[in-house]
Amino acid sequence: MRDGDLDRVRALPLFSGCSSETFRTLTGGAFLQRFPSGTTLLLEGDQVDFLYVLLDGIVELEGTWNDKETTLAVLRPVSTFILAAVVLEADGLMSARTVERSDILMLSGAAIRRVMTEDARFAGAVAAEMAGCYRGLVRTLKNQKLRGGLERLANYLITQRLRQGGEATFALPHEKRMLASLLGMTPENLSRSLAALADYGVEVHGPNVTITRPAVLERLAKPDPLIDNHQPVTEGLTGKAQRERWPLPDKGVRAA
Amino acid sequence: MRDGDLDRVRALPLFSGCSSETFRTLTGGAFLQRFPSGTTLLLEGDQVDFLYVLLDGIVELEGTWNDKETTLAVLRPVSTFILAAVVLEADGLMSARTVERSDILMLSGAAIRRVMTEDARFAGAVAAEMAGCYRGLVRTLKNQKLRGGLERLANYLITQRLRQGGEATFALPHEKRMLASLLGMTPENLSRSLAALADYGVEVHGPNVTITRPAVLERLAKPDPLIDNHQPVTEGLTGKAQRERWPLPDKGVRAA
DNA sequence: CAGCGTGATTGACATAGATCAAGGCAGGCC
DNA sequence: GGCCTGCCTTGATCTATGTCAATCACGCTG
Repeated sequence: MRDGDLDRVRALPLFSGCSSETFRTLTGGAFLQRFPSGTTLLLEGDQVDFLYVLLDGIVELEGTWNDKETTLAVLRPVSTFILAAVVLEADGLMSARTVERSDILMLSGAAIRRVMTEDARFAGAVAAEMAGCYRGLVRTLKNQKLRGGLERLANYLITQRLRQGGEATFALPHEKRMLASLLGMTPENLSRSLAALADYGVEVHGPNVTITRPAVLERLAKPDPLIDNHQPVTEGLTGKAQRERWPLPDKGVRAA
Repeated sequence: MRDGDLDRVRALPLFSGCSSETFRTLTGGAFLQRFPSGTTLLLEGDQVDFLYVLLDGIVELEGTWNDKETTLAVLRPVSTFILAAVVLEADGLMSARTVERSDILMLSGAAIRRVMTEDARFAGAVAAEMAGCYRGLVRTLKNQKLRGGLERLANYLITQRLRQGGEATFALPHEKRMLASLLGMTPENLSRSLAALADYGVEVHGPNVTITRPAVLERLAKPDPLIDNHQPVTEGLTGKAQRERWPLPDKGVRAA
């Protein structure tokens, strides 16, 4: 493992507060592995023995029932995943699959649980991370239950634009079929919805999207801070918990 | 506050592991309040200053967007709620409303955050509770995205029957309109779906439901342990985390 | 360069679910 | 008892979304 990798893990909010000893215990028995695209890392229902940390590449989390499958999340570096199953020593509720070649660090779940009982700061960080993930899911569920497909798409585009720097033109970060699944619609419907958004100033050329009249699109999308997390992506602000801490409650935690 | 109330709080998995000192700190500044039916305890977007513990009554958690609202959960005693917002010191993402007269204990959020940094066992319990809540939401989201309305209803009935002891006849625990919202459908549609389930051996008389041919209903519902938590309700097993720890990973934690 | 495979698009159609509009049933109240 | 008021139900209709099928566009490979 390269030194830089460990540093990047250390910088995660999940680990940045814990003691050096805790960190050494956790990473001592860990191993870094490179997986090709399309590898299933974990099948839903499997026992979970490791906390995974995505250092490079893309990972999709998906759920299945009755021969149907749906994308629950698409992760980019640096992200941890299946923390909940590790904490509870339970089976995973979703499958994890690499979407492209990925470097993944695997930390012993048993070690994590043990260390949590000894290092209050680490346990607190785990709690905060879980809370952030929880709130992300609450947003997702509200998005799913309260909005129609076109509205979900419109809001997705608005969010993407902000996350990618706010330019009028940006690229969709995944294949459209996966985006469709993430948004809870069929690829056919996503196609049609994208076409329908032409009326609202959205131009699509392959993976590139241009929002020509943001105000018009917003009038359709009605974005809401209680559903959409419009926090811009800042360097080194990768934890799910951090993304929920915005705007910050006036504590000067934000770098000045 | 009656002594018994404190004991019931202490027995929650969230608190059962923490030190007496921690528990005293938390409950010292707490207060117990009785709210009439229909009281809004918390509006989505509000700052959250307290961790709420429902001791008696029923509380509904709901989300709103664009003049539509949806029920995200219905809580019964003894349950904690809005823990995630407390941990992250963030605004609540859902509203909380009493469905009937309820006794609710309110614990200072600041105290909880402080104590988490000192008592690793408590911080660990918070992490476990959040992980349980998270997994509950993953189940809900899969249920919502992968199943149709009729299937959601069928599975709901199967789960209810098990939770209420497994008898063929049981009562729906809420008003039907709320159940509809929880299941992500309109009241009209719930009515029709219940009628449609007659073909699968479901008889409905007001709030009472009888499942005459469980096997037939299951063939429609296709329940799945990765979506439906069929854990029977045991006395004193109230935490969201505990409900996710089932079947237990062979640790003898379960009472013999 | 031709052929192939994958993903995206488009159209025609089927279905699930929402909406609108009437009733019906039960409990509470005067 | 009669009359409300909610809640539930039922029917008719409309809309959104899924499904099936055909075609297209692209990149890759032989």
